[in-house]
Amino acid sequence: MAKELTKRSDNYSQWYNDLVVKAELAENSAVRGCMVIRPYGYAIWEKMQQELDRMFKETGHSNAYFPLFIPKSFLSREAEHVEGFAKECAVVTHYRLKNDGTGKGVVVDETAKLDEELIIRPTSETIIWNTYKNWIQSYRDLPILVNQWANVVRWEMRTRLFLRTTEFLWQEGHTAHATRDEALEETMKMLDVYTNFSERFMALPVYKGVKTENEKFAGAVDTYTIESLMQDGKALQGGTSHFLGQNFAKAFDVQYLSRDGRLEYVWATSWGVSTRLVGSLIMAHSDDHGLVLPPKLAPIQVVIIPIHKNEKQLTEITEKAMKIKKLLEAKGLTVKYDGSDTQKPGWKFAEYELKGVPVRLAIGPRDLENSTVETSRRDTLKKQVVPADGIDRYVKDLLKDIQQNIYNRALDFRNRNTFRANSWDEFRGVIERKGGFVYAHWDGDPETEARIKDETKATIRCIPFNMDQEEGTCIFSGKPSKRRVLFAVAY
RNA sequence: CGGAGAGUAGCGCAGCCCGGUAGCGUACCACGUUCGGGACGUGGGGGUCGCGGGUUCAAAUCCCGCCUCUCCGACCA
Repeated sequence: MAKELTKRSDNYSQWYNDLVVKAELAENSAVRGCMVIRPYGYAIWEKMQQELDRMFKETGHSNAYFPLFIPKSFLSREAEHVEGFAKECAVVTHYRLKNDGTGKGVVVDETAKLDEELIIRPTSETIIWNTYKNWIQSYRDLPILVNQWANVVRWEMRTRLFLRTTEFLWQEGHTAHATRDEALEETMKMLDVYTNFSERFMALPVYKGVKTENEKFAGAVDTYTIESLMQDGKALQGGTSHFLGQNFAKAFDVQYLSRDGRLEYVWATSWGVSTRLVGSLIMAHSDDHGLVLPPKLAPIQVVIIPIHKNEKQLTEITEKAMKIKKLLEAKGLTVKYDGSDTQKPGWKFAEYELKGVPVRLAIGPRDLENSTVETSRRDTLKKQVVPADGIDRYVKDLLKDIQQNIYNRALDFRNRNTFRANSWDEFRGVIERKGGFVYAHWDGDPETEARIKDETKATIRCIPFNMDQEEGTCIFSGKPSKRRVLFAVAY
């Protein structure tokens, strides 16, 4: 019993913290609020990056890189933008240290003060639009479809591994277009990319919609979002896509000469997902035994464990296992053979379950005799002994089934925890007792939204797409409402 | 950033109130027996007691300051 996990039912957030550390995904560092992402956790992020990057390229985007530092004055060019981010910016004021005089340490050299302070990017709109100004003269220069993989810093008061850290990794797409429609189309296209990624790769169903004025990105005209549900009934924003209108073009004076010779401001979008996705992946699927990873994002998809009594058996089993490993790899699978003699099979079983490896194969003397393999699937923990012949096909199908099964499980959970409330009492009751998503009428007033948040902690996650128009009355104010919006307590 | 708790071997903890040569479990190393769900025996190594200062003959223990983590608030992806 080397690694005891807190049970989800005992303390969900302790379970999450334990799991992140014990599965060796990440740990806290010496710097407050900043995490060390360990190789196994980073491997998951790399898998996410790989798929997303492919999807971005397929939709015509290219990667580029902009500076970590942003001149302080840039931030204040767009009024809402500075308002939203000013409170959480790290600022570089000096560029040199000197000996502190005692010989034991260093202090800031006050003579090396920057003329203009630099902020560490909380997001890159400003530095990018300052650059785009130089890239864009005519409609022939448009569109610009750029993405960057980067780290950003937001000085958060309270942090949690992956979910909210002071520094985090993300991608930010920044596009420039000649027309409003084209920019809007881009905004929606990227929201669809995120939706596909979440549902097909993370096995995590989402609700899509537009953010309210209170919740939208600082500087955007509209923010679109995908929202998913964690096992504790709290919602999590998995990705956002912003229609920026001409806000940044105007702030940085980016105009282009149109086909008919007129100067027009450029239309913009930006969109991003972060390492927070790793946190949502953990919270959505995992159980009291450890991680449950969707096969498509698992760094190791299949682990093979030998069971032997002596050297001779191990040699025979290893030979057999390596053949199977090669077969599986030929099918494009990532396979690890753990023939190390330092741990017992039972220990290995528990360890790879903790790490969420989707499929485990065990091969022992009995299997050699009968030409079989014992298979175990992580999502249900069900074991089955199958013929070694055709194991590659079997495992391939099994992985597919696991991917589908954990999606179905998450979808079922999400659906069972999505409610409709028609009165304030009903709304409060659901939010406080059950959690989950609640569809309810809202009068459209930001003040009402704030009051609801004060009293229940629930926020409007989004105004969902494809909701039928439905006359009703606001659950809080009783004023008329034309449609329901989606509420939840969120991460 | 406010309130509460915590920091002692890789990990989990005791010792602190009442100052006197740092301990337990686990992990680690060696050997042997084991190996189909976190093995057992014997022997062994490992510590600036979060950091800095103070009190004292003597500080893990008492006092002051700081740092980090967890939980609750305010803020946020």
